[in-house]
Amino acid sequence: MSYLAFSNNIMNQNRQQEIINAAALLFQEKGFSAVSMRDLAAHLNIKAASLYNHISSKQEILASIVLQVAEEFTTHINAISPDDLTTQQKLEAIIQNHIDITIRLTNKLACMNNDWIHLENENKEKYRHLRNTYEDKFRAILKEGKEKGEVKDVDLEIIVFSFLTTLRTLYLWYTKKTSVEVEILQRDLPKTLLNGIIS
Amino acid sequence: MSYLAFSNNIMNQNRQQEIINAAALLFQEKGFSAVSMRDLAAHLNIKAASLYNHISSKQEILASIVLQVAEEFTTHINAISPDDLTTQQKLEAIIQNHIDITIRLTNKLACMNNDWIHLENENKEKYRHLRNTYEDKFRAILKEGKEKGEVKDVDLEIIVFSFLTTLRTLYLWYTKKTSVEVEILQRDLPKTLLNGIIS
DNA sequence: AACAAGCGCTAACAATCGTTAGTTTTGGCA
DNA sequence: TGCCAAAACTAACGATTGTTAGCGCTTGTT
Repeated sequence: MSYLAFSNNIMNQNRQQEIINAAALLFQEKGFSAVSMRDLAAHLNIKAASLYNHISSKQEILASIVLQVAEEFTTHINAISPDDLTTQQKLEAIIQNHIDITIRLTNKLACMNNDWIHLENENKEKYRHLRNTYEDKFRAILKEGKEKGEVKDVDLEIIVFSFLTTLRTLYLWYTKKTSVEVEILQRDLPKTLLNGIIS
Repeated sequence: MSYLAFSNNIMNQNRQQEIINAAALLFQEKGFSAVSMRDLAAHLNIKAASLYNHISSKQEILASIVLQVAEEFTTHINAISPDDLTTQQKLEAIIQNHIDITIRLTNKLACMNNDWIHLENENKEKYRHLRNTYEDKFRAILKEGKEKGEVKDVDLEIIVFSFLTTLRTLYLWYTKKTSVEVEILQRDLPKTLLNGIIS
């Protein structure tokens, strides 16, 4: 019985993840509000009502997508230890993590960026908190870099904005590219962001 | 009679622009699909049906917003003459234009970025064409800069992506800031994008 | 005073929305 | 084979969607 329950649970989780993955794809294409539960069900070859055997609401699907990605980002940046890396190395690790997540969770990342605004109540609050935590950590790394003289004397908020904007929307670029070109991205994106483009 | 028609036309155009401006604000906040005609009407203190004395459809409102901004960008970049400026000067002019449009047309710019996907048929095609024209011109400027040795040997598409992504989403940053800080943006954003941040 | 146009209104339409209730099908284990 | 639960189905709900038809008030011109 416990084995059965376990097995069923796994099945249910798999189906649930299929639904969430299909939703992420559709949300990326048309945006959360423009995707109906009937759209989503049709892409899974079932009827809308059947979705509710696996998920409890449309809002829950969105929250699960957005919060998963946001948590991955926060977890990664919190794992960067304070002392044993130069600022440049820390920033390179952050860039690399954005590239990784972009490749691994393309649809969900796009969905997080575009549709977090449609989260409700505690879900929205949770997302905002995760994002603020991430930005604060990023800011702290840059601030320390400036104090050590490793980062130029340019307005901190402008660096934060321009870095994070570029990194967060990498998925727009990635969907057009083949895997070969990912290597070019890994090589030249850090250069571009860290050292600029003017000879 | 012709004077009357002219006068009425002006009135109608003003009201139409009020509707479009209110729509741009709401579309920025909640996204095109999540804003109903009743929402929009309520913010203008009229009923939804009354909107149709001034506009012909929700789609027309979106198209008018998106295409206006896209045309402003294309017009500006096409006005940059090919020979009398260095690559750096051309890029600085482009950055400045993005800052200007961000300040002048904040809501409409946000709407263009987020909601162009909901354009239909010829409107979507028109937008895509304007955007491609803009990107091609931008690419050409960078290509010439690389050939002249004014731009570093970094993958062209990565520069295009990282520049345009940052510039297009300036409105996210601008909405938080006061006008005093715009001067800092004008001073430090070109530095950041062109010369990087590592000392 | 009569007219016309602009611009608001109410009422209604067909379609679609997220979701629930209740029923049938399916597939694996006793 | 018979059982049971997972997961599909049909039908329907109340709300909301974009939009149209038609009416009436206001305002300025003839």
